[in-house]
Amino acid sequence: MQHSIKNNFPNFSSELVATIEENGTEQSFEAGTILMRTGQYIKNTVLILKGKIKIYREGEDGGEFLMYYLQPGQACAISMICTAKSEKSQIMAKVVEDVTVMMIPLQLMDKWMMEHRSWYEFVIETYRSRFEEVLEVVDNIAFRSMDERLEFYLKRHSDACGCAEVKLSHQEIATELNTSREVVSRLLKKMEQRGLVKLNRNQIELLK
Amino acid sequence: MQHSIKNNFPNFSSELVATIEENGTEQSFEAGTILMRTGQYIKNTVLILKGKIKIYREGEDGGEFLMYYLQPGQACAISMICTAKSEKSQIMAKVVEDVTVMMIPLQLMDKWMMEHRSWYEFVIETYRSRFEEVLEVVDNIAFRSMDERLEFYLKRHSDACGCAEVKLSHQEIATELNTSREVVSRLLKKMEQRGLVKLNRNQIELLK
DNA sequence: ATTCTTCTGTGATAAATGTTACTGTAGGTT
DNA sequence: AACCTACAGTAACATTTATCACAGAAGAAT
Repeated sequence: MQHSIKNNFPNFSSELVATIEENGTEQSFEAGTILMRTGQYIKNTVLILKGKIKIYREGEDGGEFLMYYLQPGQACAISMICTAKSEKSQIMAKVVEDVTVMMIPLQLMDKWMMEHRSWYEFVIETYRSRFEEVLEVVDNIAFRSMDERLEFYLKRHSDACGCAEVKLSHQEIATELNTSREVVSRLLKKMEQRGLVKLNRNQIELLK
Repeated sequence: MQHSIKNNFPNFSSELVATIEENGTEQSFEAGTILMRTGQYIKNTVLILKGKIKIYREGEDGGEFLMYYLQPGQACAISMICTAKSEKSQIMAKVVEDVTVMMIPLQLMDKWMMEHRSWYEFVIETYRSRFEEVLEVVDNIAFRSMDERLEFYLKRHSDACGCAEVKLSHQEIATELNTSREVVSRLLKKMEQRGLVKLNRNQIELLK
């Protein structure tokens, strides 16, 4: 019940919730699963009920440039956007914490736009917030240097999990920022000297 | 007539065209006009009938980081996205070639989604294509070095205007790529030596 | 305890980009 | 012609980021 549609999407009307439960397919995936690849055609919209999915852009060299995370109560904007033409995905989606999702066939997603006001509003709000998030990413890489980007990255993480400890290795961070591990280590060390963080193995504690 | 809704938006149904002409306000703006600022509230959706609008992200130092251009037959996705909550704009919009636009109050834009299939499809397609464009921008700054970005930038420009000559000063290019003029000059010189371009005052000719 | 693997720290060096400072040139203005 | 201004070229240097090379530390596996 904790991972129901009703709980995670409180703005959905009760008819919409019923329709989703009737037509959607609940599925679970383990951490590490790639749900979507660049160039793949999209057949479903995904509503997240449990877990965490990472949306990123893949570089030629295997970089996994982080765009944003999807968490319970959210949906994949890309899959929604690609609706009409069942276009190719331009991004990668990877499960980072075991997830349970509700899969919705694209035709329905489109159909409901006309039938359910709360669905329409949810979709528009999803577009808006994701677009904004991507704009913020652009801001960061266009105008900020690596040390600022790293600080921002850590803050985002701790905000998302609601705790001050970010459990990631330097290598993972480097991959998501498309830089090298050494650079991350060095910058973190400087941050530690400035009293901003406390470093442990596989864990960074934000101090303010 | 050349700059009518009908001509520029051929997919709109005739009822929709009529509704737009009845409810929208046609307005013209000179090159240089700022149509939208970061932090400003949005009250209208804009359909472009003539001219060119630049959508960019402004840096603290006055950088004008180019996101994309809007041309006849297109609409501002940001304004559409901010509909529901009449949210603040996250970007800047500046007229670069005298434009004529059709202004549509946001309530109507929202209302028509339900009433006109061709409007709905247009809006969704606008979201999709702009999102993609921004993702491509991210790709470029995240994974490519300045020389590649410059080449890409020039190609985009010549594609957009349909001609091989890009009429911009090095300074303007530098501003849009958020780098310095000297860097642009250097890289362009190298490109000229590689036989990719021919440089003239205020004009760069692409050779292939 | 010993071995292995992964993670972290750090110096040395290279490459890319940004900054400063100056020169020359084309075109417009007086 | 003389002057002005915007634009373009380039050298020298600073800074940032990337890469290479290696060493030590933490934890897991045997």
